[in-house]
This record gives sequence, structure tokens and C-alpha cells, in this order.
Amino acid sequence: MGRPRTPLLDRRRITATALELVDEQGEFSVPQIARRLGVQTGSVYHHVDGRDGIVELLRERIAEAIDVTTLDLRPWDTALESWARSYRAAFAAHPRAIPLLMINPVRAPRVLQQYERAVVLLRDAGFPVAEVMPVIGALENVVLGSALDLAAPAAMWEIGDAAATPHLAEALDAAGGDRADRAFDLALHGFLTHARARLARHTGSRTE
Amino acid sequence: MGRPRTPLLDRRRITATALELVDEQGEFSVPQIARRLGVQTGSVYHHVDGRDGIVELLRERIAEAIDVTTLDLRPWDTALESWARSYRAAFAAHPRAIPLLMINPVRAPRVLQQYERAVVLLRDAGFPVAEVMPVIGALENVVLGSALDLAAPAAMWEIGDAAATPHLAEALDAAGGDRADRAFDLALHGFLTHARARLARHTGSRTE
DNA sequence: GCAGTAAATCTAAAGGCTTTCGGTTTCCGC
DNA sequence: GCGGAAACCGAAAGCCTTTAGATTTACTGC
Repeated sequence: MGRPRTPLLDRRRITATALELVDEQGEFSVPQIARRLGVQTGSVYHHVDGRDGIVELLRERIAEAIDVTTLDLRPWDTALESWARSYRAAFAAHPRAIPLLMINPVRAPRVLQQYERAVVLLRDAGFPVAEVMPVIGALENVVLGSALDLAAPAAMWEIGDAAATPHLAEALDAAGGDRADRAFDLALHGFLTHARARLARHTGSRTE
Repeated sequence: MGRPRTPLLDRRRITATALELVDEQGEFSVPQIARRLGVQTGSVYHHVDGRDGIVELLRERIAEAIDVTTLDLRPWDTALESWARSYRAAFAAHPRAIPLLMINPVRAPRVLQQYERAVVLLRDAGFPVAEVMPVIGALENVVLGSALDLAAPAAMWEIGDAAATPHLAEALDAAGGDRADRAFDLALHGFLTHARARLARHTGSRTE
């Protein structure tokens, strides 16, 4: 008992274990983390700001997978599309974590910094200031909505009673396994097309 | 003690109280419901299938606000747009309930029935079977993504440190109070435009 | 009208979770 | 070498979900 000669815990190990648990069972608890790390529950609280702090660590951990360099690409619509795809892919890598991350607002500086750069990107492209946030928000809607879809695709639809909803069942059958991906592509391309048209209207109908 | 002369509980009252709690504090617990209804915690379980059952009741309750008649409108894109707006408005009426409902998949027959009708709508409009679910999924992405945005709009962004992200702060300031609504409009119109173009491609370039 | 069953509530309790607090041992700066 | 900080344990408070049995009332069939 007392302080161990070599530390048993740190934020990295706590985060990794929490992510493990979430990937396996869709949720985590502090006692579960402690058990996996061979430690008492209370000890975890010496490294982390409560359970919510662990969620925040998970958010940062998952957000690290977003490729920031996409926002350096040009033209702006290429950058935006690449960013959106990378954003979605980061969530898709841990679908069961999505509900956890959706509940709390984004506070991670890393993510806010990306939004900052997206704002600059769109301003430089010629979007009026008042248009910038709606455009980013629309893109975010598509990305997060699609991420939610990834969180529970099977359960969401395949439970559908084929007798009560025959056409739905048929359409699902015809859609194939990449339904969610194709839905995302559709929404993303729709958004980009609309954003391009809107920009053209503001820059005197010049497309580029 | 014992069975009361007139019942103290029923699903309607339990649902209403749970919704009250969620609107007020963003969550609910069975003991809280029991306290508000002047009843012991355990009694609630005689009317409801556990805590998850209450969530399910909330889902149905909120889904009731979706206007089904929108799917009778024609042409198909008018129907789809009206449906999407009504769908989003139903969630917007109880934004704090959204995280609760996002976690579990849609099982409510009432909602599945609407998807069934949407499938028929799109098929009749001329969409190939394999296209129908991606189109519906894309629309759903936009609606649910936008609903999430409504769940925590203020906290999501206004926490942003103006010093670290000056352009983001400026863009937010310029966006106005209806940022979320305009983002939704943008995403929705983008989607609809794209869907129309896609249909035209399949029906021999006839727009209507 | 009455017996028997079903329904609604209470009391009680098990077991889990989050969080805090004090005690104990080890590490590190000076 | 000493004193404070760090890391862990043990224990406890207070919340939550869920179940089980006891008790009283309502309903149903005869």
C-alpha cells in the first residue's frame, strides 16, 4: 500500500482503457477502468477530472485522427470536402463512442482551431462574413448526422418488420452494404454544389 | 398503503413528467419522476418497461409531432422538404431530449411507417430502387445533424476563446441568432437540388 | 353477494455508479 | 537528510436502476 515504485496509472492508459471499453460495449465506467488496470476506483480520480474529464480525453483522442492538412488544400471546396471526409472517418473509427461525444459540446482547442482555419478558408474564398458560419454549420450537420448513422446502422434499420414496411425492406435490400457511405456522399455533394452556387452569386457569378 | 382508490400513475403522466424533467435539466431519473408524482420509486416500474421504456415513450411522444400529411404532398421534392422541416421541428421543440433519443435506434412503428411512405414517394417519383435509401439516408443525415446542433448551440460555440480563435469569434458574431436555422436551410436546399439533378439523370433529363 | 384473481402501491434491499476524504508509502527538490 | 508533493488504498456518502414480497383495492364469474 502507498505510493507504488513505478506509477500504475496515467492519462494515456486511462484514455486507452476507456476507449477499449467503449469500442467493446458502447460505454464505460470508472470502476471498470480501474479493474482493467488493476487499481482501486478512487485512484483514477487523481489523474483525471472526473468521468466527464475522461469523456473529454476520448474526444481529443478521436479528434487527433482528423487530418488537419486538408484545410491547406485549394481550392476551398476541395479543402472542405477533404476535411469533411477526414472528420467523418475519425468518428467512423469508433462508432460506439459517437453518442458519448455528441452529448457534450466541443471544447477541445484542437477542434476549435480547425473551425478557426475553416473560417479563414471560406473568407479567403470570398464568402461574406455572415455566410461563413451557416456554411460551416451545414457541413457539420452533414458530417455529424452521417456519423450518427454509423453509430447504429444495423440496429437502426434491419430491425424493421418486413411485413409492416415491405417497400422499406425492399429498398434497404437494394441499397447494398455501403448505404451509409452513399448517403453521406449524396449529402456532401449536394452541400458543396449549393455552396459553390452561393459563392458565385456573391462574387459576381464567377465560378472560380 | 396498498392499492389506491384512484390510480396515481399511468404511462401518460410518467411520460409527461419525464419530458418536463428533460426540458428542465436535460435528463431524468426514475426516482425524480416518482418524487414529482408523489409516489415511491418502485411503483413506476409497474407501468413502464424500465428506464429505457420511458425513453421509448419519450421518443414516441416527440415523434407524434411530425406532420405525416407532408408525405401526401406533390411533387415529391415538396413533400420531402416539408417532411424534413416537420421532422426537425419536432426535435427542436425539445432540444434537450435529443441526446437521449440519438443514443438508441428508431424502433417506433410510427416512424418506420413514415419511412415506408417516403420510400413509396421516391419510387413513384422515378428514383431507382437502389437509390432510394441513400437519398432518404442523406436527408436523415441533414435532419438529425441539424437536430444535434439545436441540442447545444450556445454551449457548442460560445465557449470558444475569442483570443485563440478570433476569426471564428468574428464569424459567429456576424452569423446572427438564426445560424442553426440557416445552416439547416443551406444543407436542405443543397440536398434537394442534388437529388433533383440525380433524378433527372435517371428519367432522361426531364426535370419534372 | 361473495370468492378468487388481478392490479397498484409500498417497503425493503441488492448492487452499481460517481465522487470525496483521510491514511500510507514513495519520490523529488533543496 | 528533510519536507512537501505525488500516487495509491480503504472507506464511505449519496445517487441511481431494478427486483421481490407484502398489502390493499378493484374487478369478474357464479
